Amino acid sequence: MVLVSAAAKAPKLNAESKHPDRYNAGDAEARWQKIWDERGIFATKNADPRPKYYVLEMFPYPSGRIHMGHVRNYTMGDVVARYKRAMGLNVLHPMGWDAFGMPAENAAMERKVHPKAWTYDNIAAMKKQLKSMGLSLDWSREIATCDPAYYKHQQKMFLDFLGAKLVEREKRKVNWDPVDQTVLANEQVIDGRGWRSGALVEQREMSQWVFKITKYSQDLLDALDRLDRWPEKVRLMQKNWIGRSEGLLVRFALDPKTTPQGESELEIFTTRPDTLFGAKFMALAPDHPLSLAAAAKNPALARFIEECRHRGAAQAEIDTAEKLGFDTGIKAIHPFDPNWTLPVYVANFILMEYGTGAIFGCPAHDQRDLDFVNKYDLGNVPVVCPPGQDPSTFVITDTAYDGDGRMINSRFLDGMTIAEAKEEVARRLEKDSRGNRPVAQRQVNFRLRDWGISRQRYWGCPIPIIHCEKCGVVPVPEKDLPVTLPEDVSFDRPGNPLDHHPTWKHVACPQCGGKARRETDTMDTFVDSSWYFERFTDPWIATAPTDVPMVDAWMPVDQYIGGIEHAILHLLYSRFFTRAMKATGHVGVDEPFAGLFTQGMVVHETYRTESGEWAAPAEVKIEADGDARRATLIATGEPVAIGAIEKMSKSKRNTVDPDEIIAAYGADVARWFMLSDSPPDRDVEWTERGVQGAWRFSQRLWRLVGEAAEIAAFAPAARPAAFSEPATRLRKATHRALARVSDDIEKLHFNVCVASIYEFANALNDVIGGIEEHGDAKLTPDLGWAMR
RNA sequence: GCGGACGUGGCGAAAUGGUAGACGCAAGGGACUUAAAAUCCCUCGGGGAGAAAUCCCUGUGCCGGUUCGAGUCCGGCCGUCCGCACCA
Repeated sequence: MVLVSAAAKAPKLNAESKHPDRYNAGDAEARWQKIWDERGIFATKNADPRPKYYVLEMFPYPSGRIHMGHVRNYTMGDVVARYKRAMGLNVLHPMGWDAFGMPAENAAMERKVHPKAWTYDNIAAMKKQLKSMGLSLDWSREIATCDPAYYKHQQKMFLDFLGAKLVEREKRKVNWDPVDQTVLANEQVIDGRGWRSGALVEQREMSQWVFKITKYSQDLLDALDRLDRWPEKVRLMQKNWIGRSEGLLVRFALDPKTTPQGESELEIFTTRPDTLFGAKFMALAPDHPLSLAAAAKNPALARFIEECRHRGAAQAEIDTAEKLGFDTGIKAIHPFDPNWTLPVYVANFILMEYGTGAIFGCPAHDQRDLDFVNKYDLGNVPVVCPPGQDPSTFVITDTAYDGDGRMINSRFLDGMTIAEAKEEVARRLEKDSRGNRPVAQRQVNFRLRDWGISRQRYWGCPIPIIHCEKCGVVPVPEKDLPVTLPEDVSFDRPGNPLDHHPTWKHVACPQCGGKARRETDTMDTFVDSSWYFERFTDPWIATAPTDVPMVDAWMPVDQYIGGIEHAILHLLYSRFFTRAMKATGHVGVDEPFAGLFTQGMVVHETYRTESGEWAAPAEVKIEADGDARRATLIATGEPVAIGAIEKMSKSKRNTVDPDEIIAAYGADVARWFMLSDSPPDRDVEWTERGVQGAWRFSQRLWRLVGEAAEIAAFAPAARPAAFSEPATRLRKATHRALARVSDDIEKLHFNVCVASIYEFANALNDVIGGIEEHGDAKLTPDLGWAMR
């Protein structure tokens, strides 16, 4: 297939065009970029009396090439940065590299290049591309997370967090790939198999380092209300992710005749204590201690639990999984009636990680519980009667009722509202006690789990810990930081190269001097990106990136811009990390990002040949065919089907290379088009027609400004007493454009800014056109003055 | 299942509760040109009246409501998209 570059399809311009009436973006942009570079005019000083403004776009992973999403993201940030600078603020607009991660290791395995060499080559290539975009970035503060000068601080913070009990070691169930010998994230498990190796994934208990993000659950939730310059959508997503719910912990006594040795009660968590008189069964998570105790004497139950464990994490399986239970034979005693017993099941849909890993089931008012009792024929009793319904005829069959109403069939609760009943149950059970402890206590539960950061990978920040046979877990002394990655590693066998390294992990224990072993796990790369915005503020970063503490003067980031895909993990981790940094004296603020903006994706049509292969936009020629459009392959003339407009992706080959666009049209045109048309938080469709329209406008504007300058040359030095009619019109248009553009940049409505500038150009064109029509008669000094 | 957002011309879209469709793309017509490209000018939601300037009716997914006035606010449907999801 012949690749036809965008340059070949574009109108003849730039280097090819020496036409005096044309703006040559290639020459002009290169000239200005060189001057900006030489004079270092975007380098920001910390010592500056002007008010600060910190604008930041999410830093890129150095994949090697920038894509249109980067162009859109960094153009938005750049417009804000230039605007705020023009408004007289001291603007910090830095750039760095999220440089650790798996792709570097994959490249090492596939192409025998060292991850470090691969990463730094990519950084060099992408930096060149970003520079060609004409971004007003302070490159003197550039950082790469794989630089020991960067991760040294991260290791220090890890140790400080450890001291503050914000890092702990915990046994956790993880997805283990037995072929690649590594832990996999849930997203890397596809249909129960490792995404690379295809091996059946096992659930393994492993010791992991975890960040105690749950210590801040309530605070992370409460503070969301104060982030008034964040999109509502992101705040909601985080709120749901943290998942707070209020309820009651209730201890059910177990009938000793039916219960294994050593177990006398079962604690459950419920948000519906009001429905306690509708209880029909109890259910345990398969890995609940009571399940395991019961299974010890019951091989069939043990088999059932084993089957539950093999159920994968894959979404499709969870969606379709049948609710299955196994009756343990154990009976639980109702907290309000010693003669009322409930069967205790082990059920595949109960999660050990949430609440206590055990529930009571009230089928009439919970759909899942209802499905369960209908399967096992346990029946149901409605206890909440909807308003206007006769309680004596209210029956539940297939659909649980979870609405409002009054209590029925519930003894002393009858007639109460749900809220009253919840309160009454809590009050009574709190007063009841068994074995010196109340039968129930109120509890707030969160869905949020602690953040496991251990990864069995080479290309990440080493965890600064030494394991000693005698002393146990020993932190690396501060004077020995950074713990740097060894460079002589090999990727020719599965597993973590740090683990296979002949010498690196063997060290003397810092405490006893005896034989010890380094932690060979590295940190999740989300750790690297959870504080990089703080690192940019270091006053000495350009000259001496060493031990100087960072300053708060720049924080928080005033405007952060990036993709919605980071709405939860990156942004939540960063919010946690900043709190942990504050707790350990690294920074003085809680919230890292005062303003957040999430931009939409860049999308493009897809093209498919008759044989079903994807074709790239650069390979396809589009022609008008009446109202329709017809596409053919440039190389062969073969017809191509125009398909859905989708996110630019390598797999569908519907990408457009920023380099080619910039070479063909210039960076300003690419940037202009990226901000035109669609609101910035929505998806924008990249089209050939659209970018050509932007290019035409750049030419038109250049011509208009040139003509206006000629007219302006007629202006006398002193301002005339009154402006003539066209001059007044022009003056109005100018001020209107200034006001609207300023206003809309503040609101980040870049598409409306673009429209305002089109309007201004139209007004300028009208005035100039009017002059040309009437010859020089109207070319008054007034107008010349206005043009100036 | 839970939560949320959105629905305006052929298309992308504008519009502090106050002249709906700014601006751009596409389309059509015209000027320039031997011709084309480029450029410039005009038209462009639907329907109707007029020779024309212009005017009238209608129109923001559907049904109601609040208001002097609703694309915008409220309630209910329909549709599309997104996030979370066995969370007790």
